[in-house]
Amino acid sequence: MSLYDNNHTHKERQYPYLSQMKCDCDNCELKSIFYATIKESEVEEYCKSRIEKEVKTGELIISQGDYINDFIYLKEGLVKLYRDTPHGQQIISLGKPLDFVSLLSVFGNDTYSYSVSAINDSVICILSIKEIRQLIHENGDFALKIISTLNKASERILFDHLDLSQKRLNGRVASVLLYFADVFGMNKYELPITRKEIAQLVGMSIENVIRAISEFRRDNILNVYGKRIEIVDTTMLRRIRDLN
Amino acid sequence: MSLYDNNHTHKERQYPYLSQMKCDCDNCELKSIFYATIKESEVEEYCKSRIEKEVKTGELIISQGDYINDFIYLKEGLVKLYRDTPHGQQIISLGKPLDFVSLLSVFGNDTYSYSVSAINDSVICILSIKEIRQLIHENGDFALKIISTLNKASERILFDHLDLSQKRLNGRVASVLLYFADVFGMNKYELPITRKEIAQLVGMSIENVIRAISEFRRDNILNVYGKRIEIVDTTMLRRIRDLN
DNA sequence: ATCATAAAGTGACATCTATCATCATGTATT
DNA sequence: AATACATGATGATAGATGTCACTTTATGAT
Repeated sequence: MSLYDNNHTHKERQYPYLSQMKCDCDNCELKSIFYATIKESEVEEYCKSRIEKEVKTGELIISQGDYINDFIYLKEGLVKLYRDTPHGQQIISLGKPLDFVSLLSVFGNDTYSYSVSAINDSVICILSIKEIRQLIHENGDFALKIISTLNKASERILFDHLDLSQKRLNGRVASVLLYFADVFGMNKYELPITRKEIAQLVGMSIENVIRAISEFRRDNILNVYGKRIEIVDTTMLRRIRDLN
Repeated sequence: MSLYDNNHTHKERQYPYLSQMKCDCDNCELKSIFYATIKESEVEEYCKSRIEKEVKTGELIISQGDYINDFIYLKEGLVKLYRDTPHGQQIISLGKPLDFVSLLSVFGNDTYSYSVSAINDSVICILSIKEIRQLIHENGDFALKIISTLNKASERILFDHLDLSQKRLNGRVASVLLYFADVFGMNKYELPITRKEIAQLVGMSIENVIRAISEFRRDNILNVYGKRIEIVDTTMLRRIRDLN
């Protein structure tokens, strides 16, 4: 039923280091930074040293406290960045394909201050943080590009939180539902996270998140069959997001 | 009564370009980055091109939408970073001496996505963003240091918001009061912001912020005479911050 | 298929917060 | 001194959210 292969039959090849692969992501921002700033021969080199790894749904990619050795980039799938608090998990942000997973203080700290795990089966690109630091050190153009990209991503996360904090329950839940419609490019999709995770993302209780979704269903804004979501009245849902 | 000279008698010298001054801030992080990464003769050069400017209480330093031409650093005083929203001003963070004022997307956008104004009379150091970009471009050590510093500062702001969002009214207000005790290094201080600004900072209504302070006063946690605050029971206030 | 467990859903109620109205105080201006 | 205006303060009330209890449904493991 699920689009994703959740069985673990190939656990024995859990680390498929496919280093023979090319950097073949058409829209990879990192690749475009490489191509814009360093020689093509060198790009090839970095492509080779890059590791591509498959991670299964639920698998931990980064654990809070881990030493930062890698610079990680999401090629396919969906991940969540979160931290453990006395009140349970707090989701900092969701990462969609072509987002940096290594964010915030990758260049400012020795250890990660947050965890990352796969929401869907995903493919991540792993580069050595040392090599990236070396590149920043040696190549000014690359340094400027990467600092710009990271800055923008951090600001996006912060401002999303500032926006959310001004909304009430319904507006927050509407934001999440519309976010996924945007990620998938469709108004009908399989919700990749649980109600609990939505709650952890928007900072409300599980029960109230469920109530909000139920209310949208009753008001014919959504069709809901478990995780299957269809946004029927996008205009109204946007209005709720923007006004609540 | 106020510690600060609020009259505007010397408006005619509103831009005291004191370029003859040395970089004399003992703890200036930017200066220490300079000294750690570039030649001393060059440091002198940057010191000279630097502009030191006095800003009065309430004065706007950066306005949302302004083109980013400067890299700004707070030498003395206190500033607030905020943005205008349909719900009024939302304070993003407070900047204390030796904090960067230019944050977030200084290297990622053409224009500022937030405003900055002086809470107290302040002194800011202004460097050309072009020169800083040039330095990043030419000097790998400098690039790595500055990216690390900016990353850490951005993470601090984001995590402060994540922390606050998990607290209730009293915990949020306690956080602010303890923050200022930390900034001033004293349990007795003149609150530099209004109750309204505390509300805009912690995302609660003015009335409830006032009520929280009144409650702390009634419970003998604070002495309050208008803006004059004395934290009597630091332990209890910390407990409220950490548990609420 | 069966079981255990997590997730989804709902109602009742307690708690927290926003809003409105009102008043007091302080500050700046004339 | 008189005025206007922002700030500070408090009570009453409505509205929003959290918590608890419980049921149903879905999911995964045996």
